[in-house]
Amino acid sequence: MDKDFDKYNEIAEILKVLAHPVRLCIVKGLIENGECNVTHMQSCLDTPQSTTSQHLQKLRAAGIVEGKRNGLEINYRVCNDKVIDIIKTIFKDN
Amino acid sequence: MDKDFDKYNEIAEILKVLAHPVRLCIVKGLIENGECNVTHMQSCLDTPQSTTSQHLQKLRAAGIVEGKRNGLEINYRVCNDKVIDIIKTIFKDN
DNA sequence: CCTTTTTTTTAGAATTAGTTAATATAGCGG
DNA sequence: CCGCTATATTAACTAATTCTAAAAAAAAGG
Repeated sequence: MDKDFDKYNEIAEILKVLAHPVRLCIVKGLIENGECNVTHMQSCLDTPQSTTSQHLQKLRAAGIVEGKRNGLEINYRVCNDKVIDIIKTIFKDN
Repeated sequence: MDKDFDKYNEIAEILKVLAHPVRLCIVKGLIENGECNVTHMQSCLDTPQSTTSQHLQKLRAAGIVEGKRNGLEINYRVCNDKVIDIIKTIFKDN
């Protein structure tokens, strides 16, 4: 029954990354408002810049967001359709 | 923008509990096959009894599953519609 | 090349989560 | 009441996460 063990692991990894209030807020915000740079995110998040950046790194490493540099800024967006689907389900009736 | 801070926390708590391969397997199995007792779960899970029981306790504490005693056994089932919805979305196309 | 701005990386402390063996509890059949 | 089976709880240890401050890197402008 656990030949899907890798599958469970893979999904658990994604969920683990989503399972943090700040990262949830980042991902939900990006889905709803499109691209956003780090400085602007911070103004909504009330965490120090370094903390925000580390959350973004986790999201990047998990293949959930990606950033594109534009001059000094880096604009992030959600690049994972499954995650978009999951987040929409989670926040469906709020 | 973070007057929903409690909401993010609440959802993160649920996701944190789901974000473990063994617990994912338990929840998905319960959703697909209905009720199940602990001994039977273990036979599918390849973890010691105590480990399984502790995962179940986390799921119980989070309001995701509930158990009903039937003689010596305790039969668990998923009692959280939102979680059912999320899990179905996660495993949609597999 | 110096400075400023934006973002990332590193390092360390504090907290939280996961695993396991051992012990406890609950219900049943004699 | 005893022994048996199913499940839960505790205690101890290890591993992983989170947070923050400080330092580094990358791009732009003068």
